[in-house]
Amino acid sequence: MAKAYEAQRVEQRLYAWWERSGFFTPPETFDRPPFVISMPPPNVTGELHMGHAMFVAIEDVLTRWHRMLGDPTLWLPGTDHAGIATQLQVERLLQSEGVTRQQIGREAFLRRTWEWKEKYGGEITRQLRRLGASCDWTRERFTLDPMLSRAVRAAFKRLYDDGLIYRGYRMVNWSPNLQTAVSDLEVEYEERDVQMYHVRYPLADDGWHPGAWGSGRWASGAREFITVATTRPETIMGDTAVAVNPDDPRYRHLIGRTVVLPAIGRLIPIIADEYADPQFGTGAVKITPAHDPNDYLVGQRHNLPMINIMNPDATLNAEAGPYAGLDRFEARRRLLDDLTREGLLVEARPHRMSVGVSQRGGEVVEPILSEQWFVRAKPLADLALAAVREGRTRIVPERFEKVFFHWLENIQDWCISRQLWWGHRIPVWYTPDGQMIVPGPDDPDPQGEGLVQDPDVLDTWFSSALWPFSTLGWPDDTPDMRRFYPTSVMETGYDILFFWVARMMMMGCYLTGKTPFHTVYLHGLVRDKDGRKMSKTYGNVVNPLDVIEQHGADALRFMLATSSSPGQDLNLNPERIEAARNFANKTWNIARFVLSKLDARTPPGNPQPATLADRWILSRYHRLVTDVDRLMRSYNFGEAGRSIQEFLWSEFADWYVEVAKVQFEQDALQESTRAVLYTTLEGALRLLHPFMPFVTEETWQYLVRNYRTDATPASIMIAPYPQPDAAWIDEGIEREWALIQALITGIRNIRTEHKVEPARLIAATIVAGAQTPLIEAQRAVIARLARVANDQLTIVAAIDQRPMNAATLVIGSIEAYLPLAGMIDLEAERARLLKDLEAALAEAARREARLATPGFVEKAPAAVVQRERDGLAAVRETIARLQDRLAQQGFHP
RNA sequence: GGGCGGUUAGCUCAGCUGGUUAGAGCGCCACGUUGACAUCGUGGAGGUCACUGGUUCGAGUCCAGUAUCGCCCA
Repeated sequence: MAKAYEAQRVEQRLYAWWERSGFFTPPETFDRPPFVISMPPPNVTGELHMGHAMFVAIEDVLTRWHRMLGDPTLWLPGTDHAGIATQLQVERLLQSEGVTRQQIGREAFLRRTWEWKEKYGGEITRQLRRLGASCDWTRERFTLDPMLSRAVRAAFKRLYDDGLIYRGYRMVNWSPNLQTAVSDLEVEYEERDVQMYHVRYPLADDGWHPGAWGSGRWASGAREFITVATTRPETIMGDTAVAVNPDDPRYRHLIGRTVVLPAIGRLIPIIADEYADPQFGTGAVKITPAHDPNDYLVGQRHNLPMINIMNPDATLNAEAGPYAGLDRFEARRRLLDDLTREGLLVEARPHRMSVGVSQRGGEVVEPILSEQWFVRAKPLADLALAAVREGRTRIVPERFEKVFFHWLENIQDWCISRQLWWGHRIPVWYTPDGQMIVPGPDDPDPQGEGLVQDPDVLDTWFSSALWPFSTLGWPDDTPDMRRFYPTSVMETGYDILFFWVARMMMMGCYLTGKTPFHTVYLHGLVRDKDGRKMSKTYGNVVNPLDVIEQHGADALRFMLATSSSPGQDLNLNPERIEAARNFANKTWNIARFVLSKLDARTPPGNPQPATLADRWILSRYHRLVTDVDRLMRSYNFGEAGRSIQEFLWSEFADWYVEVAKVQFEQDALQESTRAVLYTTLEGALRLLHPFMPFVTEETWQYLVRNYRTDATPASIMIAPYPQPDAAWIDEGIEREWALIQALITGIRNIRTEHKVEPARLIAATIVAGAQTPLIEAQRAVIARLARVANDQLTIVAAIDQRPMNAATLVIGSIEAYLPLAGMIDLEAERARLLKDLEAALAEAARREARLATPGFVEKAPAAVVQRERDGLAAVRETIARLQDRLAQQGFHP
């Protein structure tokens, strides 16, 4: 074995072997409930980022843990076609060739996109393998696979027939860059400083007719005006009313009058509607029903015409009169110039407002009226709500349930059509007379004179919403559906709770009649060191593959799994990756030591503990198993991982391994020591395996190599996970060992304080009273670990005359004297004893105060009170002995 | 405007059902190449647990409020 763990030489070899051996695939038949996770499918042409590493770290912990628990375990992987993202990539490629998708046409474009997918589609799954993901690649799925496409058709058909999918001319968010509708969720809101313009609209009047627009005399002669406030003057061309509040005395007399729309000259009414807020702007608001969601509602209430003034690319259309053909922002500038010239622009004042921008492109989205397909969300949302309310699905951490409820309770219909080419084409055909034909999943595509299929595709999240069951063969009653559905845990980031989790719940509950998973576990987002979101624009992206190359996948995974708590964001700190790497190396070296002490004859059976240290480490190990079991079951993976690290490093390596070196010097202890080292390490490796699969597998293979029987599993990943066994936990033993540790640490401390060279052996006298047999039994251990010369270590129950010129250590009723011949600095020793005394006195005071607090003795649990009393007795003992010693040496506080 | 989360050592974070002296890693100080490991060891320094009030025998932990940073929703 190499002196240091070299992840690069281990990981890919082991992974290939695991995969080849079929360890990732669940058994064909089983008779206990399986454990199933649907992997959140990454974008098929995407590349690995920390979000992926995060979900792999946690899902693989769950998966490997359950597999080792003996559960039939399926972690089903796959990729998503990611409509917009993938289409954009291919469009960029075409752009470099100097053509557009429109030029090459739909068929050719799709062909190119499939080629792109074939070329780059394997990359992300190769990268997931580098992380060690133990998912079942034999069941890998892609959202555009025939099987999943069939599920999409089946779902669409079912929802359409049930009246839950409809086509409508409604207000949607339009992305001018992408030239497609997007859902409400795909719009983000940004606070921006904009201008609020006050514009005068002249009232129609028999004695006045507008002049030529732009002449500067358009409004000359107009006698009355109403001033509206707007941040979007270019939409004036789509106005079909001006609204005022019915209770606003300033405008009450104008209700029912007519105004002449600037630029266009259209006559539009002044209407009364509560929507107009007297406090906001001028109190009069222009109504553009085709370009604002609120105005749309006003328009519906008042039966106003809805005039669309915009083309799909956000240039203005013929309805915009003089501004037709201009880009929306250019049109705004020109119009403002013209309004100024006509004397209609009263003022422009700065205004802060939130602007909707496209999640993908970042450009300002346009609310427009458009013919789109929608899912009627309310009935589906009610099912998902009920599932969580009734506890059929539990969300971890629980606080996200509130967020989930709030969103679903206020849900709006979901726009599912996208004006894209890459995706599931909407399975609807139109007849020449406008009838719609929606074929079932197994029906052939409708053929016939004049039949045309809807040109749009479905929102990618529509197919993702079916993922937990479409991947298992739904709508058919397949063996996988029967065995693995519903799934167990949906593990993903809280950022897609609405996008994905809620929609899977909605679709799953409706289409399969079952909640698709019993638990939703949401992890936090990985941010950079300073808590900023990782993004290419900031240049703060850390590539997981670079981390793996440098420190190994185990280090990355362990860091991700243990650096945070559920649902909490994680600021990625390179030092923590190194720390995890160091832990992998520590584990490796512990194994190296243990291996060097084993021989082929040592039976790995139940250890027969022969010493206090043996019993102690076994007790601690079983306590760890108990803790890890509890923590894992409550989804506290981070705490579980940290506990295992703490055990291996601070207890097993720092103490037991050092004691073992002493025990090996006694022939009688060799066999038991070997057995304890072996069983404890082997068990700890199994505990750690879900977190650090590679280093544990590699060391475990070395460890079991000489002891294999027919019953030995081929791999640690299919070995049983350690189970709690309270019989091994012994508090008395742990207390006794803690005393030995305190003694050793105390002596080491005195050595350092008195600047004794580490190599030098010293003498010591330990006065141990009733503890003499315990201490005597640990003579060799104390001598070695505290670096006391064995033949100069005196252990007695009592002593007539305490050594002078010796440093003193007091632990409860035990005293230790270190006659550091000639090295004792009396003043330093006095200071040290006084410091110890001070601390002991403070502790005694604290405990006395607590015991004296009214009600404490009566109300606190007996065990707590007893602990206080025992602690007080011990510290009083320490105080007495320290005072004795100080007096004896002529020191007086 | 509504909701949620964070605020604990110089830094990054744990602290599960309230119960000894609040922990880890990194960093810092001192010493150290003893046959597992310098990706290490030994010892040490370092915290009014944001603030105010409350509940309780007992609060970092529960409750209310305040401040501040961040996120989600409208």
